Formats: sequence, C-alpha cells, structure tokens
Amino acid sequence: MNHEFYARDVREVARDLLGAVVRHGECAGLIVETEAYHETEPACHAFVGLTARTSTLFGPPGYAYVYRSYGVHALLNAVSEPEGVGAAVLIRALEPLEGIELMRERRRLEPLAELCSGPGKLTQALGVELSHNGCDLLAGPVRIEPAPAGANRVVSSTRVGISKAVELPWRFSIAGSRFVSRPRPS
DNA sequence: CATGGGATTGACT
DNA sequence: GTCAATCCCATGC
Repeated sequence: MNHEFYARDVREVARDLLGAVVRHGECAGLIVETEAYHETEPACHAFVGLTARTSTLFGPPGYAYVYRSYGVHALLNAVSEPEGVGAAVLIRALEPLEGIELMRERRRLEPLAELCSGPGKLTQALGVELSHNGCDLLAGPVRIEPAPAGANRVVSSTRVGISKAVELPWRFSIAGSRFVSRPRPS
C-alpha cells in the first residue's frame, strides 16, 4: 500500500480499505465498515470548498482527516483522490485485533463486539485524537496497513447520520461481520 | 461577534 | 424510541 492507493475514486478506496488494518501504538483493528465522501455531494465537508476546516481534505491522499463530531467524538478519515480534490473515506467500524485490553480500559467496556462498532467508538478505543489530523497514514503514528487476509464479500448501503445526499449507496461493509455499527446494512 | 448545526453515543422511558 | 452532551467552525449580520 502506498499514497497512490488513495489517489483514486474515493468509492473504490472505501471498498478496498475493507480488510485493511488500522494501527495506533499497541492497538490495531481490521476495517469492516467505511463510507465515501466527495466534494461534489453536499454531505461531504469539502462541499463548501477550501476552508481552514477542510484543508486536509483537499491535501495529498493517504493522510488522516480527523474532526470533532457533535462536540464530543473524534472521527477518523483517510484522505483520498488526487491532491486538490476534497474527498475522504470515513472509517466507521473495526474488528479488534491487538491491544484489546487497552481498548477495554479506554472504553470502560467489556464486550468485544462493541469496542469499535462505530466511528466515535473506534477512535476512543485506539486513542486517536484531533491532533492526529494531517498524520501520514503510511508513516504513523496512526497507520493503515494492507489487508492480512484475502478478499471479502462487500455489501453496499446508504450512509449513516447525514441529512443530505442520503440516497447515495456509498457505505461499504464486510458481509456478515458482527463488528459493524448500527443500523446494520440489509 | 452571535448563531446554528452536525459523518455520534450512551443513558433513560 | 427519545434525548442531552458539547465544541468546532462556517456563515451572516
């Protein structure tokens, strides 16, 4: 995996990131759910154009875009498409792989299936914060590594929690995974 | 400078 | 199912 991997159609990147591994320190998890966002549709933060908030989105691909959601949660995205195009893949759920006890401490929660089953949950579990905005996903400290296993069957559905462009089927998940967020894809 | 609206979660009815 | 927490930042006066 390299920066060119991210310099493609954001929907392809979102699909291909399923099965890859997000790592931060001793904690790691396998990506089971993603969503694609692109500057041409109004649900994307980049829709408003280049601002202080969206500068990372318009920057080079393969970097982290981290922002605060509802004043409470940090959400992790992988900037995609060539530099100058505002687009990113939202990482929505992980299957916990390593550092599970530390994740449980951070989340103050036991059940494995609920540690990383949501975009705000997984950043809390991995210790990803706003300060990681702009971090190189190939160099770290927050990194994405190639898929350890073979191809997965992918299910696409509509995105969660948005009020615009709700009809686009730009949410992707690994079929049958019990680690995806709610509401589950059909 | 004031305002409003979220790419959510967890607690509670 | 309903609802509050909480803060960044884009927008508009």
